[in-house]
Amino acid sequence: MLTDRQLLILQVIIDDFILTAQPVGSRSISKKDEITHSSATIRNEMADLEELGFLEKTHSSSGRVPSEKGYRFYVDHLLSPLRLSNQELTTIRQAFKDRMMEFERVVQKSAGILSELTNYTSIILGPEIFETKLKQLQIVPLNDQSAIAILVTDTGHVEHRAFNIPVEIDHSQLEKMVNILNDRLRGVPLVKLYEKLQTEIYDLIEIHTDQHEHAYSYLQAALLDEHQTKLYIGGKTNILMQPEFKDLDKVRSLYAIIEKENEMADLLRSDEQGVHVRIGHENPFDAMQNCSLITARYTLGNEQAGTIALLGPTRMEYNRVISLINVLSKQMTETFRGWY
Amino acid sequence: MLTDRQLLILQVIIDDFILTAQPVGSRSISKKDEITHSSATIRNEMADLEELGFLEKTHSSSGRVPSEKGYRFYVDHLLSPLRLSNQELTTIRQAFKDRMMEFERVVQKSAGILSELTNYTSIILGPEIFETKLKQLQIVPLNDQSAIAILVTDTGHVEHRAFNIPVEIDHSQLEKMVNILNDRLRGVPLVKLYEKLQTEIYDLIEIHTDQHEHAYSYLQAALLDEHQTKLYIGGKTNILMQPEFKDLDKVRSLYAIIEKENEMADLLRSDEQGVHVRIGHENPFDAMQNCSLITARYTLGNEQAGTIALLGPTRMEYNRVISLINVLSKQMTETFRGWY
DNA sequence: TGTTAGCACTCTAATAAAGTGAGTGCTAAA
DNA sequence: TTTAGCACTCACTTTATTAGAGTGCTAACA
Repeated sequence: MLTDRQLLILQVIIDDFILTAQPVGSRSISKKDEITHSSATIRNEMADLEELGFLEKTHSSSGRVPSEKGYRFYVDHLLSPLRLSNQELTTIRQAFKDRMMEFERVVQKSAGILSELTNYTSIILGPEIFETKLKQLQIVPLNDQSAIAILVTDTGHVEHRAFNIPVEIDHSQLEKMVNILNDRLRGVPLVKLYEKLQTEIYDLIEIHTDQHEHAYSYLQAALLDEHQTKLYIGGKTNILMQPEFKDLDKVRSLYAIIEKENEMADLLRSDEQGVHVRIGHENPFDAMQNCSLITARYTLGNEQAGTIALLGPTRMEYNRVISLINVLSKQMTETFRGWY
Repeated sequence: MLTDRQLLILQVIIDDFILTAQPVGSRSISKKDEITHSSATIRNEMADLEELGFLEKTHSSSGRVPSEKGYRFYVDHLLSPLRLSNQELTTIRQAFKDRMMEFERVVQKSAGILSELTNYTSIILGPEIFETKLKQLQIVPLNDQSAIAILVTDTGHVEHRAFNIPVEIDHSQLEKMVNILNDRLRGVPLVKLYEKLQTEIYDLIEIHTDQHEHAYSYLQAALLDEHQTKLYIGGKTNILMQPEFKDLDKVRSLYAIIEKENEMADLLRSDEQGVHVRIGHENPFDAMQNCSLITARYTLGNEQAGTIALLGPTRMEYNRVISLINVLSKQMTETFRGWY
């Protein structure tokens, strides 16, 4: 167990390093107001903290740098909840004030705010689209050959896809089919759409239109979009401003990861309620081992949920960032609650 | 006027520099197969070419580097049309083979291909949306308080916006209004929508619904999206791979420009038909003075057009890039022609 | 027994000095 | 007109030197 003095020193060292990105020496610590002891005493304590694995040296005569274990301890035990500044709060309030009604906008804006306020990169995972249910299907003919299928879900999400109209099918038949589909598919989760189409709808179409084979295959093509859960990214270039990423290779490999939407989505999906912090090697990807990832879930009033995350160097302003992400995820949840 | 030998030497020097990014010395040129003269002769010619402003030195005893004037001359007079490799052609063909029907997809994919094949950053300006005409307006009620307005244009572009339904208006009234709007607004260019709403529609609504004031203001909010012309960017991080951008400050300032959508859009909008090359200071922005921008217009069958562009260092593979962008813009035009 | 002053020691980072090599310009001869 | 030859330039690399920040250890002190 650490003594109070050790706790204090560890905290001051990590705070300092987070601010300056420079290894922290005993003398600079001893000069701080909250520290009353001499540099020699600090040196002794630092040696102990290093032995315990909370601090590291970059070389034998350098100052100390927090280890991952140090950060972990800092996050778990040394973080005093921070009141956000007025400026930060108003930025958030302001953004949510003008009643945005689209989910996408809210999320995009949130990602923007988050990266702007923190100078890190924000990543927001949209809610699992495939769980949303079909509200309405519309087909808008553009001309004789093509039409647009528009799909509205109960969350107000809109997907659309253009497709060719087979020449054998005229407008009245198309309309008939759309009516059938709306009758039968309303309320069906998107993920079940295909299945339902296979089992129930085929027969119905067969009865009502003569060109059923043809119509069916075109319908399939029109409806079977990927329904992929979307990733919203803000401040991707903020990574470049962090001194730990002055090496371009690191930047590149980190970008490579971020761009792998599926893997990022899986990573973000995994967490439970509340704010979570993944430090360095706690992240699964090699390129993220100098990074920390802060995540929080938000919900959409119904059972659906998404994740809001912030990616930065392990030397991260945990205090502020955690408060921010906490406030923002709650604000998002709050905003969405009214909708559904 | 330049002699044939000077032309040859200039070409060889620029070709070499584009390949290696290193200042080119007289000896390395004299060793090339196509050059039969000694390094001393080359040196004399190089001195002349420098005096004429086509070449520069980085310092008094360095090899030569093309000046902007040199690149300009190279692009205007020394470029032999290049046959694209089979690999490049198949990449493009492949991408356009699976019949994508949405404009957005085609453009997004094109941006991807272009940046992938060139390792530069591709920027595609969508067609001027506000010139497209309204095809159909739909309103899908989500629940008692909210609905989604969906707007389909004649080009198959879909925009949607959620809005609150005023409590005073019930579904049948809403439906009536939508019918009126569709009758009156079909075929109206998006840019005129607002105007038309002001002048013609207001009276109509007044006649048909009792809650016209209320309904009207909500309609306005629902319909008046920004209709902004979109910018599609591919391979933004490719900039990092160019040796001329190992200085992060340059990268940052370039990113800053690219992210200013409006200014980029204006820049891309300006060009006429055909492939255009802007070298270094021919670009308006400070951050782009080490860059060249290659642009070409594509059209949508009707009168509408957009721009496809490629941004890289002035030391650019002009030959290949120009061919590529040429082929791709034609392919896009070709693809769209069938649609409208 | 905990704290601290003092000192030798270590290692980085900055600066200076010396050497290397690619490249140039000029001259004179072919 | 071309080219061989040579002196010269300048960036880049290597090596040395120094300054400074920091450590660990010891011995004295409260």
